[in-house]
Amino acid sequence: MSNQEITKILEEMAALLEMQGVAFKPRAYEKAATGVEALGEEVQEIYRRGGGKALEEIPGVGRGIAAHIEELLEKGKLQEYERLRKRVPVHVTELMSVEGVGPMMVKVLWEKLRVRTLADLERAARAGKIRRLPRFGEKSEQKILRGIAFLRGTAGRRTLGVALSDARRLEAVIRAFPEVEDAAVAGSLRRWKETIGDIDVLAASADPQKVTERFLALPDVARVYGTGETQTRVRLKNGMDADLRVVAPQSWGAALNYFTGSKEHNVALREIAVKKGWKLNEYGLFARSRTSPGLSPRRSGLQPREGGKSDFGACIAGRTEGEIYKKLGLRYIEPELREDTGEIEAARHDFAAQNRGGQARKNKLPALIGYRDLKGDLQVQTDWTDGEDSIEKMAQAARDAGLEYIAITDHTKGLAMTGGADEKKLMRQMREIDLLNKKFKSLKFKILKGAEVNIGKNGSLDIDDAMLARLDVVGAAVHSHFTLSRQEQTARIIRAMENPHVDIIFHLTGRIIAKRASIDLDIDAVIAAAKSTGTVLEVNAYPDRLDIRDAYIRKAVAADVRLSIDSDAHAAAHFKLLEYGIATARRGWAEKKDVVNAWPVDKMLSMLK
DNA sequence: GCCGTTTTCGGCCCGACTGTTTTCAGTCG
Repeated sequence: MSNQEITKILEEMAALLEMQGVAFKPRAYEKAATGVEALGEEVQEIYRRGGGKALEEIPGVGRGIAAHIEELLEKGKLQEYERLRKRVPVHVTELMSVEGVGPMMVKVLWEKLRVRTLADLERAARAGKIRRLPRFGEKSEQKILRGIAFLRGTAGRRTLGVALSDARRLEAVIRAFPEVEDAAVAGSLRRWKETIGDIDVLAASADPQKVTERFLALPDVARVYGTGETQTRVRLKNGMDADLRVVAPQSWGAALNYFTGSKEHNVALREIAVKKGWKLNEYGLFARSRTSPGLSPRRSGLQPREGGKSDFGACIAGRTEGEIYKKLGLRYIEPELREDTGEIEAARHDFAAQNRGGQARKNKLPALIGYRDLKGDLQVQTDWTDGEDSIEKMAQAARDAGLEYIAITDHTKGLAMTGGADEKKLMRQMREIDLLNKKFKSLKFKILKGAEVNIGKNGSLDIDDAMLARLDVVGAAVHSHFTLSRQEQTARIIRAMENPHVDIIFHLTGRIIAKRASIDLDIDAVIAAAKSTGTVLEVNAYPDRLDIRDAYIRKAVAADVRLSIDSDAHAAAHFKLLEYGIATARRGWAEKKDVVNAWPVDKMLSMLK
């Protein structure tokens, strides 16, 4: 059973328990689902290695849920889940994917109207049956119909690359509003997550109403889901949803932190605040007043619409994110790390150590590689194969992008469709590179000779060793046989790494986000082989690949395996894609020292085989 | 059901918005 399937069942468990009115358990199951989803490894594998005890190491999974997962893996089903489903035998996930429909609605719809599927829901809504239910009305019914239409249309998350340029444009437009002091893209985009659900933009302004009006008047806005004093949700004409929040400038840092997430990171921060007797929300960090300790504004009956500040004392921090982390006793945590996967513990240790004089420890926050740290690019295609531009033009573009060197890594003959090079063609290309290097010498830019050789079904390469030995940079990659067994794929990759000339494995898992699954690999075995053979693992920056992914990068970094961050450029304009690769490496806790092409060319070359 | 720099028991994040209601439940992020 795959992680995805387990995640779905845990999420359904949460919803089913919620319907029964069970307290706290739903949150526990949701947390466990998030924990499983974020894993860089198959649960099946963890279980095979360490049994039920190892499952408890998964974040959010304790004894109870570990036993459930074990049952799922052993028997393929879960008795407790089947039992709950008998009481409300509906397609929970499907129904809840409709905007505005949650567990309680699903329950009522089942009990009163016998709604089981999306089709049932649509029929009931069209027949006008939903508006007659208690606490439903005509608007709820219309909203459900709109939600279903949306789902049938362009449902699902977009890849990072598709969302980011639109988000940046929107940010610039909003920042230019006269009432706006500052604006920023927040949410999963600011964390550079590989897929994005919607665009979150935050604005600081003393006149939120005016800002909201201007936002709603933008030509990009196709539909308004809802709008209030501080928060507006719309559908854009490009098919994405956007969420604008407007806060006062003194709350900028708190709001930015809150709307950047992740949700799990935020919850953890708030729990730290609570333990210190404070409260953290999107307006700031506040001390609780003595008059109504522990009561939420709503329960205490004090004007709930005043931003929740009414029964709390002075604001301790909020203008910047930095001061909030500091007050909470944490070192500043970069957005890419905010997933509650150990960064908070590390930040606490760092902060404590700083106050003790800063001795070195394990478990500390990484000094992340910076967005300007790359000196070279080790995967570049040209018009010698399937690239658009000449070697010279690519070199010029790389230099313009601030790089000091590139490796030309055109495809080899195994990829006949790209006009892949054989040994002879590679020799010709090497001679041309020699000529061009004379030209570029005065510009302090170097073109390296390389290739993207093809890994065959059994791990063999399509270029002979004598030729590979003459190249500066040899990348090897899988381009076919994507459906071999885990054992075969793993053996194939390891055999390629054992070749003394293979420096880098390009886009290891071969995935195309939202299109093609990764090849089935024993990632730990591959990382161990990379370490023992001195092979570099690429972080392919192409936004549809981001391969290896963040969780694998983190494993590689922990195992002291070197990485390269490459654009896989097929045109001069593609060097700007490197930022996606850097961001993904940062999400994997990579430092400059882990990334070979962040080093000067001579040092980099001396590190390769 | 999970978890631990107050805890192995007793807590568990917080607010905005909507729709249907005269004070709040549900959903969302």
